[in-house]
Amino acid sequence: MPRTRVTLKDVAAASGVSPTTASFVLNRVTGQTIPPATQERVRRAAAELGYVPHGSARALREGSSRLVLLNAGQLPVAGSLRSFIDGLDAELTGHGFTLLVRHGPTDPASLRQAVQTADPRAVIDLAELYATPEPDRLDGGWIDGLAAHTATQVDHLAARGHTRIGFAMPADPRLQRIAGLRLDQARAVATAHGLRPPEPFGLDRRGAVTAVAAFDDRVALALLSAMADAGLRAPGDLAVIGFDDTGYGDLWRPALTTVHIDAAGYGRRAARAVLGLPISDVPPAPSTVVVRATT
Amino acid sequence: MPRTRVTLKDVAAASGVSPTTASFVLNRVTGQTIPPATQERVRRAAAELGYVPHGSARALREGSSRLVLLNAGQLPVAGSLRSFIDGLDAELTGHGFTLLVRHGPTDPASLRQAVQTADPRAVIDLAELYATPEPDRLDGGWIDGLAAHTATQVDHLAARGHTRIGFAMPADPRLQRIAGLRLDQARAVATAHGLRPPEPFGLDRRGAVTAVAAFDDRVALALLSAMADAGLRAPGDLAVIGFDDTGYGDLWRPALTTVHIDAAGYGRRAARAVLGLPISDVPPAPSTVVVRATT
DNA sequence: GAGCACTACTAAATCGCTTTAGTTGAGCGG
DNA sequence: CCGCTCAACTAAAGCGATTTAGTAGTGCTC
Repeated sequence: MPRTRVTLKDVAAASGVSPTTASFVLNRVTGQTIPPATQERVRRAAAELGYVPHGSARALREGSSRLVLLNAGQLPVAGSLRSFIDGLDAELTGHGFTLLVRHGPTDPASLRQAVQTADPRAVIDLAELYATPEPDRLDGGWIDGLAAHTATQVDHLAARGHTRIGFAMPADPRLQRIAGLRLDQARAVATAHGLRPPEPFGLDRRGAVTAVAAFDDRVALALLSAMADAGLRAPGDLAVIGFDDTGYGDLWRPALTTVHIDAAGYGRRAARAVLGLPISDVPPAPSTVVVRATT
Repeated sequence: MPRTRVTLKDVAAASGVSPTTASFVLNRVTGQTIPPATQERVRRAAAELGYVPHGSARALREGSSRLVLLNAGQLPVAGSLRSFIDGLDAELTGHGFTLLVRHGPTDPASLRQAVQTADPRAVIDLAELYATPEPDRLDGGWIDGLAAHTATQVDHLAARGHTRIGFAMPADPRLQRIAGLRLDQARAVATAHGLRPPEPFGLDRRGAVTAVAAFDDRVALALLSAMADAGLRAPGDLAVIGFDDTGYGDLWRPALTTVHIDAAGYGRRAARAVLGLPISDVPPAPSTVVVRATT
């Protein structure tokens, strides 16, 4: 089978109009007067032939494709990144765009190659954002929102009566920048509560604090297992709260208390920002504490 | 800033040749005699102007782009999928192609839209593959390889002296097909060992078996926590082995024994299959048991 | 019955690249 | 010095869409 492409020209020929008219009909171009009968004919032909516009041709003509590229680097797709992606995808799809994600090396040359061959309308660079967090990027307020979620985390500990709080940092060097940001946020929140600002926590420094806020669930879980090895148990010996509910926390015993972030709203906002639409229509959902057994 | 695109024409003009020649040089077209001096001039100009070929234009002309699309549906990117993607990406990059991943709804219409706007050279549909596993798809032998990895898992239990083995299934309905395949494979392996074929395991059916092979680490961890709630401990009361080392298993106590699958080889093979290259050059790595504390 | 507005269309340019089918001129054997 | 080959290039077509700048034709007014 030659498996040949159905083009606009084919649709035009089949419905007895010019490609111009067919294009007008299929794209619902305003300011054109085309009688319903003709429109119907064109649409029918397109459906019957199974016409789908050729993305590359359209992209070439329009100057850029209807793709949006999310650079995720090595980040695992789970927890809030999953919902971020889902929100992004849903909103983009609703506007005729398509989300594609690049997982791979984080060097700039490699990203450039991806951008050059996919020719996307926009690029949301999460990997870069995590490496050097800055506000005002195309992330729908995701990085900015982190402050509120960190507050959710620390507030919970404070409400439980803890006054000396530590912050457990990740080991991965690529996460140091964003972890530093989170630590600063935790400090600001603690200070606002009149508490001593948290220090990076190590099990050896136990005794200095009664509770630990972790960078994420993975770090919290690692802490929990180190505690178990040392014969310590949460929350009696040390309260522990995770961050970014990955779905693994409730498999542990004691089950991990964590902060659930509904990032779908941020994803939608990022999509709207990218498309130049007003962002205020979609308020991001507040984060919530999933109270389990470790606090 | 007008941020205007640098085209081949610009490069040609800057180096005093026609676009044709510039194209020949930059694409290393064979059968053309172009003196080194000219080649040098063109390449220099391209570098200086920061020329990158326009992916859409090239795709339009060549009939398809240099993209390969991996449809991952809702699958979490962790464990072997992570290494599968890394291998795929590395091999494709080496041949001038780019891997992009679609995470999103699994309905066919949605995938079709992505394919139509990205116009990829090939599509590797992992979501479909998991829903209806079949050999001979563009997965580099990934689904076929599962049999060997399942054998690794069951062999370990048999070598430990277990003769009555259960198989823990996932709850997610989307995983039933692939889980059924895994169960069948486990049965074949057990039978080959002269053991009774495993049945789907539930904690209520404890006593019937002394060991459980889990569909994946997540299922294994869920089992471990259910056991802990019931006052049971692995491996004493029941031995448990996971599958597809997610990196969470060693945070549990007792730490989860699991099967580590180096899927990078499968990724590379999938890439080569897609590009029409011989697949035999890259043998997939055998899976290994990560022996921890639950067996 | 000229002028105008409006409907219902269409021809052709254009996006940036690759590639086929050349052209021009030098070198050389006879 | 004719004819040939070969090096060193280039003109132009064409991929499939969108969009600008039209063109016929009809109906209506003044």
